[in-house]
Amino acid sequence: MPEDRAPTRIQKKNRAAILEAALNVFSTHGFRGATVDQIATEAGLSKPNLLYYYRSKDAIYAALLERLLDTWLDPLRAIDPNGNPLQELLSYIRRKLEMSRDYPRESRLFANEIIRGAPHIHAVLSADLKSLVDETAQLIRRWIAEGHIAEVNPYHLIFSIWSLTQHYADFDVQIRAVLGDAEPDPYPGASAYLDQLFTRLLTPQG
Amino acid sequence: MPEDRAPTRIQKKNRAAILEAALNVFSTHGFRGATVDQIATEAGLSKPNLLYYYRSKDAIYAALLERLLDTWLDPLRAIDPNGNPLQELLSYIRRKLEMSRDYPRESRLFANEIIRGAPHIHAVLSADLKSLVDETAQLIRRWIAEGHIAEVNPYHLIFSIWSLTQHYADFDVQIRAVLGDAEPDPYPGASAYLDQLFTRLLTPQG
DNA sequence: TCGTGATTTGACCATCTGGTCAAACTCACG
DNA sequence: CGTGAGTTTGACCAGATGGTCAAATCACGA
Repeated sequence: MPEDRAPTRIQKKNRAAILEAALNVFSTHGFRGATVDQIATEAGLSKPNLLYYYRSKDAIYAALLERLLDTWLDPLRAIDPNGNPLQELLSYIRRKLEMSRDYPRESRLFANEIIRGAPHIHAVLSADLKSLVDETAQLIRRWIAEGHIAEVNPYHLIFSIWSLTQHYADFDVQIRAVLGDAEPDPYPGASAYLDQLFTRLLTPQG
Repeated sequence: MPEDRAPTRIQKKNRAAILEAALNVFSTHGFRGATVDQIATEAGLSKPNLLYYYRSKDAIYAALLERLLDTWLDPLRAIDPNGNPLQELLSYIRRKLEMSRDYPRESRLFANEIIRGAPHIHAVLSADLKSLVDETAQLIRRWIAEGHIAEVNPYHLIFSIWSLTQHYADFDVQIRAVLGDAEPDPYPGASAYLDQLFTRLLTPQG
């Protein structure tokens, strides 16, 4: 398949179908647990046909990760340095929680990759992600210095936001098992709780 | 191998070596990504020899999970209903964070299992874990009613403790990548941050 | 309608993997 | 030191899996 020409209609359709199927399969079985056959079947293609569009299983996985990384970090970039600090952070938290609710497969895919030591995206974490977080940490430091929010470690603040929001996607099964049938949707409670938690943490002390 | 007799010296030694090796391999590669050969080699045995002690790959995994579940939940059981509420909860958080630091492989093993939908321990979650959490939630409700701690959703409080502490084990690579070489040990900062976070959240409002 | 490049597929291959088995070896104990 | 239970292993198997390839089929612009 020519890589240099503009993609044909069929190429667009099939590549999209493959990535969608791959997201399903990789996020539930992990890289190793996923099979090319399974992805091909789910995408409505034969295995050799799938391998016509992506050279190898690795290539599918890499393409998928790359395409999702930006989307995943968009909410962090959307924080407005000139907005109301507490509101900006609370909005960020809400957006991240909504992403856990609406895109749990993406969350689990990343969780999987990172638990395994981030073999495919370690470089991106140490470079792009680090500098993005460094910038945000600087912004938070400024907000603290200006007295808009309470004094907290900005890095651990960011880690805690990631942790608490993604937990609802990654550990969904456990959460539902513990809450039982009486509370089938954990997200309203989660949203209220996280609002309360971060408001109390970040509101400057009297 | 006779299962009914008391285990011999060799059986004890080899079973222990197998579970230790299995913890290593399963926690870094997941169930599917781990191979029996790899576990056997790491345990210093041949593959058929390993399968003499555990019938199958599944059996190793099941034995490992079972042996670890209790240990993993011990800190929750250790909360003293008659202690100082805030201190009991902060101690629980510290213990959980220490477990992430000292037993990251166990944490990742569970994370892996649950991300995949907890196929092997779903029943335990819905039964034993649920009732243990229900009890603790009752205790927290009592503490709130008595005015010892602020009003929070007890279930989401517990989820947040699990999330925040286990995050440091499961996402270790990401955390170290973001913090960079300047701060090689995330745990002191994490400990201080979590203390601050939960103290502010749980201290009753004036 | 034709020709060419894009797409699809059946057949195939090498390797890996979980698991089996009979035979060989080792250990503890009488 | 002999014996039987406990332990170890090399050889092997069947199925799964990632990937290849030549040939067949399809789509579309001239």
